[in-house]
Amino acid sequence: MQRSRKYPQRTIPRALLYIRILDDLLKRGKQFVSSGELARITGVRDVQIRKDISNFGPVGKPRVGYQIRALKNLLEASVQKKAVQVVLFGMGNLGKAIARYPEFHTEKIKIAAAFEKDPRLIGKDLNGIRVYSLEKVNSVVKRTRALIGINAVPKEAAQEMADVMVAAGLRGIINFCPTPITIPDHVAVKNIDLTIEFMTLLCDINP
Amino acid sequence: MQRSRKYPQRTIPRALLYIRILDDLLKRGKQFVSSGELARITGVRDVQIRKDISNFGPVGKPRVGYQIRALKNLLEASVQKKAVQVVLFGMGNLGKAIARYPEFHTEKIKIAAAFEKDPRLIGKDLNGIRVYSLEKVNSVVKRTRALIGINAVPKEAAQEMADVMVAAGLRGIINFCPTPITIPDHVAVKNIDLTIEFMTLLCDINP
DNA sequence: TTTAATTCGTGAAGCATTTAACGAATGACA
DNA sequence: TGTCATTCGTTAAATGCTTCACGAATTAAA
Repeated sequence: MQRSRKYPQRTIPRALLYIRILDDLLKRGKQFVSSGELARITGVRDVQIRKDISNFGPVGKPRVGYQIRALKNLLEASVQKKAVQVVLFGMGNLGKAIARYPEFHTEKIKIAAAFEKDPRLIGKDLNGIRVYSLEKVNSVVKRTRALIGINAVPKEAAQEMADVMVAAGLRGIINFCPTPITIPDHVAVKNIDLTIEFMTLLCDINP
Repeated sequence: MQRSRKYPQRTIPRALLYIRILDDLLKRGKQFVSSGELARITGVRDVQIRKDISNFGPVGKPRVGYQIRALKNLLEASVQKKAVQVVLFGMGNLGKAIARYPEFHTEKIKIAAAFEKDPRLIGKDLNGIRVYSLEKVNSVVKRTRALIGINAVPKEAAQEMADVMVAAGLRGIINFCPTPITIPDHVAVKNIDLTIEFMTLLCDINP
């Protein structure tokens, strides 16, 4: 999926990180923060932070830093889209853990439903998430207006599920299966491949 | 953590992906594969694949492609380090799912032990992984020669656990907590931040 | 009021990665 | 055997990202 980009690709996840930190600082009653302070917290260089922020608009004050509330609003407006409904495919160990993950039950991200082959799980409720049979995908996706699917099925079924998701009209897939999936260009994928993350980290350690 | 790099940073995860695909093709009895074919499977451009592979040595044959076994051996020798022992911190939902994840019980990656605060879990065995109290970290890490720790505790305890891991001599941390952790320079971190992955995907969809 | 110190914002320079362009090698086939 | 199509490998160009360098704005304090 090619995106017509407004901002450099890599500033987006950083901006999302900044938002989270700013939120935290706000909750602790802080009003202003400098790029240097953010750098200490996030591990991102201060210049990088200033450059990132400058993509979104001038909001800092020399000698004072950024007003936290204003900066947070600016970043959210630029990068944090409105609430998104998500559907989960696969209710094995990983699926269950995802279903219980508190960050996926917020106002911004909400798991609206789950799908599973195993008939023993169908009809159950896990953490408020109803489990449906795969025949219901189209209707449930339509009803919930879900945009994103999480692929948490065993890797043998990865491509099959991806095809189902595409057919149901989902626009993005988070793929936890350690297998590349092929999908049409108008659907975005993000692969989260834990084995590869592991081995990459190992390469960093053991040069 | 600064690495003295042998290969471009981004070719490493791709090489790990190629290894997996090659393995799969081998199992299906294939002997040769071209960069074009790998491109179709992985979604990486064929030129990129040839360039990546050329980092490791000349191994392809014009008009034929790569001998799968030879290529796999070459990549593994370059990028796939020997087996690594891992320890898991936190046996909540996420920790349990990780403990049960089959890819973490292979010859290459093995979860050697887990640590948990909740006394009700201590002493239990989950999928062959023994759960210890936090006091045992140093001795267990030493005994198992673990190099990497997985941080799967609630985010409030993230920094505390990271400190424990560093003190125990671990050299790398996979951090699932949605919180930046600060650690000394000689320890490598990889953050896996599902919320940020989600919102980033959403930005890709909704440009 | 002036000076000094701090911090933002930005154009330019520096790196890293990807893509393009193309020669060279190889095997298939007439 | 010679020709042709295919595929690798590599140098060069293009792109994208990060870091540097520095001016401008602002506050604190002399």
